[in-house]
Amino acid sequence: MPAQHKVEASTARSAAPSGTAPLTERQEARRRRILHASAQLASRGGFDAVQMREVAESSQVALGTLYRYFPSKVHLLVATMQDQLEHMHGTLRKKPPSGDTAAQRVAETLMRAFRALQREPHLADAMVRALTFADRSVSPEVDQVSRQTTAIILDAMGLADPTPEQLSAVRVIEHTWHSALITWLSGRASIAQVKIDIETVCRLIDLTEPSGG
Amino acid sequence: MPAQHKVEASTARSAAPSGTAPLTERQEARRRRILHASAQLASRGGFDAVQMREVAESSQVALGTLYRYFPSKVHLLVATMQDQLEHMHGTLRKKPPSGDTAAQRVAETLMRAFRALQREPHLADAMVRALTFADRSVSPEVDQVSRQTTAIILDAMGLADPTPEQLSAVRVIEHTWHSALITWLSGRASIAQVKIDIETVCRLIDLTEPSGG
DNA sequence: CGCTAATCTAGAACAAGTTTCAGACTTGAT
DNA sequence: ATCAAGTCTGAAACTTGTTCTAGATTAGCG
Repeated sequence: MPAQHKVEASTARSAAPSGTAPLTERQEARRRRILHASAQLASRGGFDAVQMREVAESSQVALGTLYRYFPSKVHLLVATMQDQLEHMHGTLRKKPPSGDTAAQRVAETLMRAFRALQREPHLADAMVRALTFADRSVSPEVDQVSRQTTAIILDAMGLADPTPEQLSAVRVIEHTWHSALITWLSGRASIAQVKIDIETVCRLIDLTEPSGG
Repeated sequence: MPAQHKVEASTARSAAPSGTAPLTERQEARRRRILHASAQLASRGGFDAVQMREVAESSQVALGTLYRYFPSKVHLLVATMQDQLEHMHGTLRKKPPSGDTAAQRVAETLMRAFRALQREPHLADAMVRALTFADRSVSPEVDQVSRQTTAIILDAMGLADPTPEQLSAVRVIEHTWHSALITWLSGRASIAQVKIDIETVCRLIDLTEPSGG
């Protein structure tokens, strides 16, 4: 993997919805085309099928421009994940989980998300592999994904003001979620096993919040 | 990432200690030189510093030969991890953990392993990134690493005949371990946080084995 | 409108993982 | 010792991520 991005602090006004300069309409459109092409290519063939030249061509943008918007393939795929996660959070919100305990609701939500990913396993593969392969230069973006995931889980718990203990449990759940996903994607675990492991880890929630609150 | 290994079933008699044809002495020596060079290069610069041409040169082997022994960079690094894990299991065995409960012993063991990895963070980076980036073609090797890790954890629990519930807890602990490691390696979590998360997830053990057995 | 800085494009060039090939070397069996 | 099959070597070629450059376009501004 030839990789030595020098992310210049000044020149690179990337394209994140926060912090960096606002985009013109055409730029916003380009960004959207790129993300769309990325997701589309990922949906066939997964990580390997997302080839930068193809993404550029599909989205009608020069290669150099693609790299101006997303400084590496990993950045691109992590951004794709942010995009999809946002979408998913919206979807999940519409049908809140029905379980009685927080643990049940979280497990239910995660399995629902899991089944959504199952529908596009190649896309899931590309995004998750990029996420765990990301090095320090992608930390802010990966962090953003992590925050989004945390939000989804806290939502499911129905919790606005978690204790540090609960936050640790949530982090552990996220760890398990990612890692179990990878294990499933590379064919080393069945869906049944993933389900069991998710349910197992969710029991941690009950340990920190025995009666609600 | 240029990657499309066609692992031919017949020609590739790789170099795993199991299954595949036994190696001659010189072959064993080559294999060892390669793994050594790999670990050495990884110890400086991490994943990116392990360049196949350099590994080949360092280990006095032609590039084609390197690829005959390890069909991809990821295979090589996962094998390197197997190697290091074996070593570590030996080391850990010599000083069994001292905690009273199984959970404490597992947490103690994992943190000990963690501190060992801290001493060579680049090496850890290379190995763990390879592990989570591995696709289906590396499944057998990754599975082997997973079994080895499981063995270490069960050892720490002092358990010979785990129940399915306990196995699930162990898997969740492994998930957490890998993912927390990555998070730390990419600078998104402190060691203190890792410690807390490890301790948190280890509480699952007590849930499955309340009094010891 | 006309200027200037920033952005975009096309395309070449470079880096590192992977594959291929012809020829030299080993090994194992006879 | 000799032959066939399998291995190893060195070097070139190929692929795909990434960088670079020169010129065209666009955006904001007077």
